[in-house]
Amino acid sequence: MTLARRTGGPLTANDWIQTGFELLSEGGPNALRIGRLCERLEVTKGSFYWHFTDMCAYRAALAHAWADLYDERRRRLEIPPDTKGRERLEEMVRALIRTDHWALERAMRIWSLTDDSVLESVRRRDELVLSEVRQAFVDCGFDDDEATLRSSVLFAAGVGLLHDHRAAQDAPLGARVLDLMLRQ
Amino acid sequence: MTLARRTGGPLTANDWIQTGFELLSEGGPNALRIGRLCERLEVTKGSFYWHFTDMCAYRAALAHAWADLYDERRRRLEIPPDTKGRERLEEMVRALIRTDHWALERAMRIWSLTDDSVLESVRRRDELVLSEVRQAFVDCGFDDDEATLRSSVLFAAGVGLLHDHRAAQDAPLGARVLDLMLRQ
DNA sequence: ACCTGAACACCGTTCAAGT
DNA sequence: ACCTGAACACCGTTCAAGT
Repeated sequence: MTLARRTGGPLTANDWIQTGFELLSEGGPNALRIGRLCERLEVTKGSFYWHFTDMCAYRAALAHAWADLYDERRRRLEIPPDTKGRERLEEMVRALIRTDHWALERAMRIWSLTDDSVLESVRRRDELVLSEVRQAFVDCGFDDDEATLRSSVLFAAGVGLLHDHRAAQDAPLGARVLDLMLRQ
Repeated sequence: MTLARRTGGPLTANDWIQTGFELLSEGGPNALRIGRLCERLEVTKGSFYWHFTDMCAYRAALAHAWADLYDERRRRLEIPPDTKGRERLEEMVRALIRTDHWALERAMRIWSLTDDSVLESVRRRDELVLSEVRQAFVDCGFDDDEATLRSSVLFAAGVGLLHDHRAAQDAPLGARVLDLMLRQ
């Protein structure tokens, strides 16, 4: 899953995916139109239908690529695996707030609310993240039941705040929310 | 803002609004199409454009009517004004979870994420609710700063959980979340 | 005042034909 | 293998014409 752009020559499915991410980040789910993709890639609509059977299949491919992108990013430059407990949670909150991820994250999440094939990918990833958050609470000394509750609330609050333009990029608020959730 | 359906005769703007709420509740924002409205009301598209200048104006009318609907419902059958503090918060959480409100609430909120004129109505209402929630925390004995933080987290968690089909109708979870947010 | 019916632009989709 | 170009259905929008 590279971010390289094409330089003339025939298109690959990945070119369509990357351009889809651009449109989603810039204008949200409603900006993802076949016509606009074709404009950017300088081909006609028939090309799209050679690479993908229809919009539905393209959506599924985008959702899948997005999950891969997330995994790769996570492996490459994010939280070292030996970071535990509170420090790990702090890193996760910071990662969520980072500007370059935020627009695509938000677009995919909004999109998942009206598209079941996207929802599936988002949900699968959410379950992984949620279990990680839960484990971090356990590492902080909370029992299983309490860790489940607190991780659910922290995660839900994160999703809720992500949708609010004003609060979503507010790092001090993020720190205070986490602080509240960690009080004994 | 009545819920009465039309019985033959000419349509009113309110007929279009009520039918719009039906479509939104049943199928979310993408189900709100002029063609489907016309099918249900047994008229042609021209009728729509006599009552509303365009889809954008209709959206704004729907958003406004929804805010009115919320206020009216609240006055009629919801939380008595002398209910304070914890009990008031419990009632608010219960009200959010109630099934008949949930579908429309969810659809409007999803819609607001991709439509600015809907966002404006949702946001105005959210600010009222949030300040109420905040006041309830103050009534529970939290200082101003702490009440602001806790009300923000509770509200954001509510929004986050609303989007999750599995968690949104889970009353025991709602009670436990509130309980966590009220701990000293 | 309230609505019909026909027209147009836009977008997703198909497909035969090109290289 | 990869793409063009023309066609069609669907939907938002306009508007002259009807009652």
